[in-house]
Amino acid sequence: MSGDREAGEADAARGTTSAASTARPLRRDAELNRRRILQAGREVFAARGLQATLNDVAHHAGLGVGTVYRKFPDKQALAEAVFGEELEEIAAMAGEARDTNDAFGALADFLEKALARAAHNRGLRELMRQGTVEGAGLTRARQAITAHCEHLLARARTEGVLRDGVTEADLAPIAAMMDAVMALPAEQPSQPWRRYLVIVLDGLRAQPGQAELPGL
Amino acid sequence: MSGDREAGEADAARGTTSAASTARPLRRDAELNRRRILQAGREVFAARGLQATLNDVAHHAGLGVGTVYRKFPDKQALAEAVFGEELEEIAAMAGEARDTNDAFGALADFLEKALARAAHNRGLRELMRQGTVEGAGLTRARQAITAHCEHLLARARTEGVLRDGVTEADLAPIAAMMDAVMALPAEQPSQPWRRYLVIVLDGLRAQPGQAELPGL
DNA sequence: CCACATGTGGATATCAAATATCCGCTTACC
DNA sequence: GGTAAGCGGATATTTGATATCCACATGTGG
Repeated sequence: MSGDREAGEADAARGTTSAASTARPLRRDAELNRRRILQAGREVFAARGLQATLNDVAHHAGLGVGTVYRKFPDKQALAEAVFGEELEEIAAMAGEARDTNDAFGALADFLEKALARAAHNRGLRELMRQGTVEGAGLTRARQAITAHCEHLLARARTEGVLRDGVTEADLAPIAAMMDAVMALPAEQPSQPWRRYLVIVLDGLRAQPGQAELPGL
Repeated sequence: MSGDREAGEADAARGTTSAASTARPLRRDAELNRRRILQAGREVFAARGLQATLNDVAHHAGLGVGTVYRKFPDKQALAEAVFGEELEEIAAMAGEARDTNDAFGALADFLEKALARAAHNRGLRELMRQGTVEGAGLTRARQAITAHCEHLLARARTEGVLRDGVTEADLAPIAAMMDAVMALPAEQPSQPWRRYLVIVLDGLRAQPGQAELPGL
């Protein structure tokens, strides 16, 4: 938590680049409220998904709607700020996995960790599903994740553990599949997606006499 | 508002096979229109999903909205009639598979055929996803499908090809996963779900030294 | 301590989209 | 030909989210 990072965040949220730094500092209480809103956004979007209203967020933060609309012109902007951070963290996980020994295992671990996070975050899942929310930060983080995964897959292929024809392009569909399981009406507080992740990962392993994969 | 309606007249769920006893026969043109509406419903729901309006259906059938609302009190009722038939047909497929020799193969074939149908029918997919539309016909067909699949799985288990711990309860999640892939923004007119069905089915096969499945 | 720029609350106007009704007119049927 | 049955589709109704506005409160610098 450096002062640098906070300043950067504030700029990004206001949609200004650092070059156009004519921005006056916020009044102290206003800055506090800004942070409250971001936190409330994180919690509300995670719990109720992207269709939560800014009114919901405001109420959750203990503030009026007007205040929220003053800091973030619309839901897009808030979502962008909130999920930008969220995706950066996932990109960091992928980065860590990148240079672990057992590439397939590392990939499996990364997927498990990232999906566990998604499991608790309905908004994040919706974000992945339909690319409605765009923004420079999000795109950058997504690209980083993709790059790290490509690297992992290449290494797994070298190690001979990866089924023929599996590529980075398979990861989004796999995430989508796990998401679908998470969205299923849960009867108990269990985590059935872990079961299906195991099944799918086993299907991605190279096996003797295994059928050719149909094209993407 | 209390019941001044003719009882037989209001028998909206006419798709039900048995009960049409007291109903006066429809005028010839009216009966024709009824059929037109069902057909239009099938096509429109398949193409645009359940959120298509009855206005859409009416227009597609070349009829006025009023006519549609006369035959089916609301969208629920029409959807129930349309998808009742649809599900019966899938149940029939499952029934056929039931007594084929190679049980695992038969199950795989059934899934492939049923999913291929779902792939062309957005409404049907939405119906499976969120159990919003209920009705006697639907429930009955669903139960038939479940029963047939249980039978198939039991036999596959006997034959020793089925991974330990796989049950009928896994099929709905698998369908949900394939649905998720189908819902992905398609870049080409390809059928990527087939690829992932292969992967998942391979993960459901018994293999030496394979990990225990996490519970449902 | 004051003046005033900055920030706040939340009632409410606006917008959008689907649903379902109503009733004057048309058509089948006997 | 008379009458009940059926039809069309403009439109009232409902629902819910979004975003604004401005009287009032509060921090800040002098």
